[in-house]
Amino acid sequence: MRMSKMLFSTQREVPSEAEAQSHVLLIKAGMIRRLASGVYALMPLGLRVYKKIENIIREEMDAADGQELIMSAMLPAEYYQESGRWDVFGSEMIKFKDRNGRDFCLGPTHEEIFAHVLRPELQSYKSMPKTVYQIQNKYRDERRPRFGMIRSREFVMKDAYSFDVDEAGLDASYNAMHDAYCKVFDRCGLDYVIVHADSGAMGGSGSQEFMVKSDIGDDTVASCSACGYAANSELAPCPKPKVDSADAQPLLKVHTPNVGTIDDLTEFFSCTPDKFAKTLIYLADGEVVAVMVRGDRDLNETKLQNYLGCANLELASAMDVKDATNSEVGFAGPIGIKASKLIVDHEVMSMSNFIVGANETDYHYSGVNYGRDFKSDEVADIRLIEVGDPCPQCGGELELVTAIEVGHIFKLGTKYSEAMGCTFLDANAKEKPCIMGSYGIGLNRTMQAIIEHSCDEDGIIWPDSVAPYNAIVVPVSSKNEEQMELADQIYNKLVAAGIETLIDDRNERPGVKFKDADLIGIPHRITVGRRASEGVVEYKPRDTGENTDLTADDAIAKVIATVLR
RNA sequence: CGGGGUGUAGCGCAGUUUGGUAGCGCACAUGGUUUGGGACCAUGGGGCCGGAGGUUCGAAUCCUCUCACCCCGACCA
Repeated sequence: MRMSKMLFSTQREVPSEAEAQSHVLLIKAGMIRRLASGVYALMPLGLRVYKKIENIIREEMDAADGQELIMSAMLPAEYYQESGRWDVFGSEMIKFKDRNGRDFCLGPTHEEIFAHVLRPELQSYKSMPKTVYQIQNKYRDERRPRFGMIRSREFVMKDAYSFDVDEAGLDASYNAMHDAYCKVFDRCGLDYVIVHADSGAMGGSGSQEFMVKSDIGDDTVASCSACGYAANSELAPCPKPKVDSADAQPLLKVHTPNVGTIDDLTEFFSCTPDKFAKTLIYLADGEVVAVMVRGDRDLNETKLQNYLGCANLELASAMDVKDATNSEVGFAGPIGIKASKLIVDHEVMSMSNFIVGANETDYHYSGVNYGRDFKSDEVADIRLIEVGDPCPQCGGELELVTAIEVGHIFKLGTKYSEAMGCTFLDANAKEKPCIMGSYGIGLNRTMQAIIEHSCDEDGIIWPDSVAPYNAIVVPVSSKNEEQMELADQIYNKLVAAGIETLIDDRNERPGVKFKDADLIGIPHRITVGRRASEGVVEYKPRDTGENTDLTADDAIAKVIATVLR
């Protein structure tokens, strides 16, 4: 491509809309444009990168016997109503009516639709296993879109679905996808970790996420360098602590006027927050439940939700808290609480002589002991893992880092096939639901995640596998005929060899050309300058930046050898 | 959804306190001088100052209401 003819423009100033480095670079390089919050246009250069990623995914999915098809993004409500997710997604789903008043949505994920469409295709066990996939736009009206394409409201997802006759089949399909994902992300040049994940609202029995460590990630990964354990922090189990065997003190009701928060309490009792147990009031599918964790811990809502098996979990309103505790907010405790359930984190059982709210405004109990002063049948691991907690696998030291989820694979089981009536007849002519798996990769997010780990102060450093063009030929002066002629020759030879190549034939100063080439991240640069008359050019790879003088033919050979490696 | 902030040319910003002809830099156009890491000079085009109401002789500026966007948190297959 001749750059004089290309639609592209780079920006010198940092756009105010962007905060994250990868987002800033995408905008400065002119690869994306924002149309609305969380809605982006891909400009020609950006689209080329996106297409590279798409093709890598397509190749690996096909290699794993996946078959591509495409569903509509506009979908009638009934399928999601059948599975119940029309309501579960709530306002995150973009809903609208057609001219006849029939409900539609823009698909946020397609388990229901695939189960529905595949139903007539999978009537016999002989027709399985099958894995199908699509690469298609998804729509989620996120409350807070963030960091450009890391969390956007419209994005492209490769979503695959497997259908098997039994668990062993599912395991095989799942493992095939797992391996294919590794190949995809390896080829994209991503440094990723695979972690145990929550299967959450998707239902199902097992799940792993492909994570790219980054400050702008929304997830936290707990990992252990000693044994290689890695899990999403929302899933990582917390250790069952040893029982504190201090002598039991008497239960004491203490007047604590206006002392409602943990900070207030530590000051009032002049002790550390681990001497308290806090009681939180939640609404689980509308039912009031009380939850206890140690004062310095955070509740893990994912664990709690999984424990309760509820669809909706939210902190109760101040009014509900007052109802449950007969007091102002800040004095909730286990003794005499009005809740349908009291769920106690297993760490609380091991504490002794601790402090809790008294369910009476301006009063707390001290000297509280589990078993003597209150009891619950529901003791579980429901707190968030923290730095300092031991590795659940080997007891070693855990590290917590934020990460971007670029891929997620699920063993779904029969949740959606049952809901959608996606059944088959087995060898005994018995009707059974298909066993499903679902597998997603966020393409735009992957594209941006690559930049997070591959850029410098000058711009993006694309790996060859996804670069919009692999090589750029830069004649230092476009008015110098000798330079232009040699540059043209090199360009033509590279193109003939199948290398996607740019030639910067713009009438710009060399500084501008170099800056642009670096910013848009072309992996290989050949500069035609001073020594053009001798047939000597410079070869400079974007990643190391090492400049080498070579003859034109050697430079061409070098680029071809590296790119087609 | 809570907290904080911002809307003025394609991009980045000043001007708003104290109402009085809408500015600067980048980008863009033309001419000239330049040409190995974002050149310089000159000239020029481009604005419903986010929108709607109001106050006023007069509003980017003051008041009311809205909308949009960003950041932190909460939430999220």
